[in-house]
Amino acid sequence: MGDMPNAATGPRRRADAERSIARIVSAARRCLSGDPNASTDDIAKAAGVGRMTLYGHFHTRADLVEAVMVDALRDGDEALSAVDLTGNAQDALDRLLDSSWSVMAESTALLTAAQGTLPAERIRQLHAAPAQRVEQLIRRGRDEGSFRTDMPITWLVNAVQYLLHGAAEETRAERMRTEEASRLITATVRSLLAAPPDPDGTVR
Amino acid sequence: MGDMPNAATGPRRRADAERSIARIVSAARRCLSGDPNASTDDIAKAAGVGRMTLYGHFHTRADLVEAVMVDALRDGDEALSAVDLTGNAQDALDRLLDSSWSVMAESTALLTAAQGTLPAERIRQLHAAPAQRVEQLIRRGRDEGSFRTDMPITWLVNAVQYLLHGAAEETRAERMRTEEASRLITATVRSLLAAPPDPDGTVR
DNA sequence: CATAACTCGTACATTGATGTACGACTTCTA
DNA sequence: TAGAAGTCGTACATCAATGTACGAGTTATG
Repeated sequence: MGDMPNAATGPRRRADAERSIARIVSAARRCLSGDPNASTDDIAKAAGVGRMTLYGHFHTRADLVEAVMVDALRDGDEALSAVDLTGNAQDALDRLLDSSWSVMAESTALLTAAQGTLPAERIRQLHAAPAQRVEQLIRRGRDEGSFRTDMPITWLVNAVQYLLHGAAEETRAERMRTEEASRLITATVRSLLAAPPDPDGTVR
Repeated sequence: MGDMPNAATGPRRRADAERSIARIVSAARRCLSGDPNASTDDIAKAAGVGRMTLYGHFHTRADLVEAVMVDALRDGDEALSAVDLTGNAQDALDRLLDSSWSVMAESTALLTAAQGTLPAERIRQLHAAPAQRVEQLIRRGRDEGSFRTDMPITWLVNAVQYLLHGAAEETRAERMRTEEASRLITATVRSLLAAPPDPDGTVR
């Protein structure tokens, strides 16, 4: 499963094809971000390419969705890797959220598309890298004593993710402006992760 | 749209039919909670009823989904209405979450089913009642001074909802046990809504 | 008990998307 | 510039689900 579009595969592809693939993936990303159920036909059209060309590169729709997810998450992880995570963990987190926010916001629909076609486990794998970054930061914040320690990290990471997702959804539905969402998300996550101010005995 | 299965409609239906409808809705609820894409055929079978009978009562699949949502949300709201919301808002909230948690947990898939078939606006309407309850409680907590006031209530309500959704998802995927989820959810929401302990000037 | 309401099987029309087959035409690339 | 690689249209084969049509058999209910 998944033949040609692997970066690791020998580059026995014509420059031509390379370009087509890029256009297709990018178009797919656009389409699926708008409508999780966009058909291969829609996507091909949006890419300015025949449907057959598309199937020449991606044997199945799932293959395509997977490629798109990989692409989007690579972008995301790239954006995250550019964030300065040194210094005060609280502030670092703010910066991190600011960056992930935009990527996240435009990929909500994409995610649900993936959930419809890819096995849940695969999706998890793909998210591993970015999740890792968040997790590490939280861990550091804990060591610094500025983040709470009374809940498993896994849950905290997930909670942050779900909140981001929610904010993205609200934005998409135009019940919130993007700037407002950004503000609320950081404030919310901040108080979610903050060490409880109440050190009365519950040190466990 | 939506003919027969209205409680308000004159009861010109045979007891027989009434029973069938009940069985169908209940079966649909079970099926859709397991698989958001369950077909009308699956549902009819699960209800121990012919597919045609089903279509006799619900002209379209959407009609059925809608009925199921109404049913589930009525149940939910009923459960909530039984919760004692007097006294300390923090504690009341804990109780409220405890109750909504179980309903929520079993209806996650159902929600995504609805999102696939019903217009977003309709879903919102249906959720209005339970959302109202949460909102009122939050409002009271604010007046008491125990809940934060630096974010719009709408956002807080939504945030809580998304967190619940997330916890439900984690449970479904068996990455968390139900009891643990329950504990984490209350703790998380508690610190999300709590008034910031840091009243240094930012009174606005 | 008579009739209207309900059940439900089989069969079919429809729709919408996926994926395949074939073949002619174009464009890289060696 | 020859031939391999890629493009892409038309057409077709599936497939799965939705919803309709017809009609014979059941069962509530007045």
